[in-house]
Amino acid sequence: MPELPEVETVRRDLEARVVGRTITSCRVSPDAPRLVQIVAPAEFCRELTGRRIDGLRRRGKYLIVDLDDGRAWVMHRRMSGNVLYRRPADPPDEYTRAVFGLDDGHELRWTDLRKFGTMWLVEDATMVMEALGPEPLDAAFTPDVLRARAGRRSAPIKSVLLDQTVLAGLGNLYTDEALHDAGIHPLRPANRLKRADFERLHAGIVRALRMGIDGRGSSLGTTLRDHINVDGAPGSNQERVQAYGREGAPCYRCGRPMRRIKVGGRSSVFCPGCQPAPRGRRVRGR
DNA sequence: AGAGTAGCCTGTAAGC
DNA sequence: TGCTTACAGGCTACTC
Repeated sequence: MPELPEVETVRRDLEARVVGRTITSCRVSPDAPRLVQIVAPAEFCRELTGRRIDGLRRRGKYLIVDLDDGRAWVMHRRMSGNVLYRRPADPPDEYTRAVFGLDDGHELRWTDLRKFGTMWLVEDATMVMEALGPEPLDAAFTPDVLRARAGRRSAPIKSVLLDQTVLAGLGNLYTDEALHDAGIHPLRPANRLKRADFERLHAGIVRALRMGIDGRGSSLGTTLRDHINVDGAPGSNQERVQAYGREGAPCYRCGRPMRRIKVGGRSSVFCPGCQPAPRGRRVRGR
């Protein structure tokens, strides 16, 4: 699923291709009624057409296209949204929900099997992402910052890491990777973690995200790829994932079989050897 | 206020 | 074989 590394990979690829280009056409499929937020697709397209792309940014899992009139075209891929850089004559892409023509003869295709993806055209990108927590790859994100933002919550650390207002950009895959790297059980209440735990967790988060970007994202599924890059090719990070999706397989560190549990309704894979279960709170009576 | 969960959506895989 | 059900998950809206 698209998380920070998958969005960042697409941002970098797009930056190299579309900065300076002008949007010459816009079409949103009627079978994607929730794609465009706030205004009707017709108005969205009218406002977007003719704008030049000045830059590409990312904030958490949001992709931000800065336009020449100062406004921002913001996209969120959610579960299955992808942005493809194609030519009109290229073979059609399945689940294409919107197409944006460019003045270099290419077009951007928005594909989205599950139709959870959303986009906005706003005066200021921060309008749609006010509550987001810090960027995990910024120098300002330190173990102390993580501890200050997460350390008072009683919910399982896994759930807290998925809360985008605590930290921006982690999803189910990289959360499992970070917790495994840090040797922390997903069910441990965040407010029971020690300072040393937050230091290892911080390192695990940064390491997992950097590796994901280095591998051009994680593409899971065989026939159905949830993440593909702008050229339609999958990433390779799925090949070196340590925890996510490895239920029953041996832990790369200690060899014990990985286990899967539900945490906050989300599937979570961990190693019972490397990630010790939280010591049960009071054992009822003596 | 924080924690927990249903619902959005579709294709795949498991179960009967 | 063919149908039904569960599952995947980012995020919002909702309840407790």
